[in-house]
Amino acid sequence: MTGIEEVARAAGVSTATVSRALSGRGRLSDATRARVRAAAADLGYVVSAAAATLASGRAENIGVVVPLLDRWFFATVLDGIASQLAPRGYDMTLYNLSADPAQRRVLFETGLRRGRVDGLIVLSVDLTADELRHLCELPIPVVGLGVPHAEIEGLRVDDTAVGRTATAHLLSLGHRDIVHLGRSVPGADDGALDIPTRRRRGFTQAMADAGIHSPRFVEADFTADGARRRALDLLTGPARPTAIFAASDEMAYGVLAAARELGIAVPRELSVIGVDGHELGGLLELTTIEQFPHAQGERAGRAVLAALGVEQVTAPTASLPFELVVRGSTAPPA
Amino acid sequence: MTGIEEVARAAGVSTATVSRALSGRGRLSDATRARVRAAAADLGYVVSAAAATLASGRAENIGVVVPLLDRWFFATVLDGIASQLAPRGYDMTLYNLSADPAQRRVLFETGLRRGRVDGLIVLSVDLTADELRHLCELPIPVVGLGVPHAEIEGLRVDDTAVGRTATAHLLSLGHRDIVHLGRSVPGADDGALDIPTRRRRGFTQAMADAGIHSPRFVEADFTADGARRRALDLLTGPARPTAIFAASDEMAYGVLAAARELGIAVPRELSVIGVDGHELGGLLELTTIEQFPHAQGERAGRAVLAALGVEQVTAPTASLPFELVVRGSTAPPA
DNA sequence: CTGAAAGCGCTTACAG
DNA sequence: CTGAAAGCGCTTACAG
Repeated sequence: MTGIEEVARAAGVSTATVSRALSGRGRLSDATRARVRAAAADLGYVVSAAAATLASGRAENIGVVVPLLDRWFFATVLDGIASQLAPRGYDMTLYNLSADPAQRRVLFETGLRRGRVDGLIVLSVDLTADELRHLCELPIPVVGLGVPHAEIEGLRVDDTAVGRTATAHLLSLGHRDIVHLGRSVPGADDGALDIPTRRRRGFTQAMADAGIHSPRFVEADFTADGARRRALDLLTGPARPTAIFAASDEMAYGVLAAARELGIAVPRELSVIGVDGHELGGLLELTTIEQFPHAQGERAGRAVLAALGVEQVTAPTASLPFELVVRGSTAPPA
Repeated sequence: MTGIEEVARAAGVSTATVSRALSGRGRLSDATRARVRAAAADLGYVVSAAAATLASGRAENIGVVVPLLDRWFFATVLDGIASQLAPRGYDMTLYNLSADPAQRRVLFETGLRRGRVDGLIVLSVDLTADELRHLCELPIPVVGLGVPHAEIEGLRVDDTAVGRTATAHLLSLGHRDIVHLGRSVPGADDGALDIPTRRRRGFTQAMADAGIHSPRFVEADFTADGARRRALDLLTGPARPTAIFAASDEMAYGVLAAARELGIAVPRELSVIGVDGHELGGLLELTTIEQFPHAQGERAGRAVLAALGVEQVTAPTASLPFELVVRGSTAPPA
């Protein structure tokens, strides 16, 4: 490993000048800068991240806390984030939230506090009060994306509106007998409602607006297969609904699979709508609420960079956009 | 930020002892260790990553180079890697390979050489000769996963065998008119054949064994929609095949979609097989070659840790396992 | 525009 | 088992 001294010697300047030439900080004559850079390139010199971080206080690294790594949605958001960081020379280190409470504790109490990152993006994680406190005490900017807690500055889709929009679409087609497949935390107060709960609330609101009170809700996990099993029950049980609003596209796929297994024609005998804009939605003809996860990631990435002063501060963070995409899985009831 | 000095003062020891107590390195009396740890916990002290890295030469961080972040396969591998690193206290920083050659250069010439990571995992990337050289010159262990180049120590599935197995399955059902949908680099010499090319080679071999020479191959990108468009052409063109072997499950989904659009019944009129073991395969009834990407990630993670001496060296790296999973998308030809 | 020097906050031989 | 001190390799006021 060649060090900064060797470069300084080769270029005939001090190490201070090498540092300035390579980082671009501080005034320097063009000639000197060029000479130093040539020497560095020549020697194959690269600044040590650890030394530069220690000396400058800047790690040029952003942490991202994700609840799940292998979900299409999160992977896509990550891609969006990475697309903004890399061109500015920022690395991205991932903190995958484990289910193990002990490992989570270590992460929040130690891992995130080592000064490895200059900023943090937290993706739609359900946080305990303790975890939330640790996040707020971090001496770095923290940007939430889909994080329900008001304490964290964040980007958010209006998920109540998403729920309303999906439901209104089914209602406008003439459906009345609609079941919502999702998850919900009934106890939570308004401020901290998580995403699935907000979607459900939108569903309930839209149904109420149509004069339908206490509409049917079925609890399911957010996997395709979990939803498939619920749908199998639902579609073979009494009072088969004419439409199902699934809280995610992957759940909607499970519903489609169940319908196919049972020989129920979609959309003639059953309408299905999901949420997300999953990449396979077009192929499977699924009507959905697209929410542009890649763009969400880009915005979150730019938001931390802005908080660090690396990037121009963008327009105030209104609600993130979403859009009803009507495809072949919804139609008027038979 | 409380520093190591404060902890030393609080515990009535030197900073050297604090360092030893907190890192677990070097001999120390249990009493002292306990006292120091209590003081540290009390003060909320956490070791600075940059300082520790600079002083020790250990970053406790593993880099992962991925060609694509938003593909299910890679996201799942990443999850597997993370599952091995986190419990050992290692962080994971992601290097998403951009399509932009300039950005790639910066990554290989500078980014990876900053000493930010102690080891590197490289995922099935097609590397230029230059990039390969940079990787080999890195002063840290590099583990490949699906990397075709022999220069990089690596874990690999025998993709020629995968191609043969998929093809043999179709042949054994009685199909003769089989098309392989994939990608291939005809010029490459044997040593550096990439994964898609190996799969194709397996296909060609199996077909030849069945007496079918120069079997039909159609080039497609590795997306569902790209495959769908190819399949649409193929299934409406002359000499419609009775079976299609797609080089990935996502491509196979595209074929299934095309068949559905054209009213071609699967598997009665068309058999379809993919590769990967995609999470939605069960739902869509896709026959496939499962290759356990999560387990692949786990093994790669353990392999770097072993190279760093953090983990016991595991059994010699034989070929990674794969397995034919027969579901509803393949059957004898009509 | 450039340099000498202090300092970032740890770890680790070395000595006892 | 524990401490004093050097050193890891940079960056940045400060001075000129």
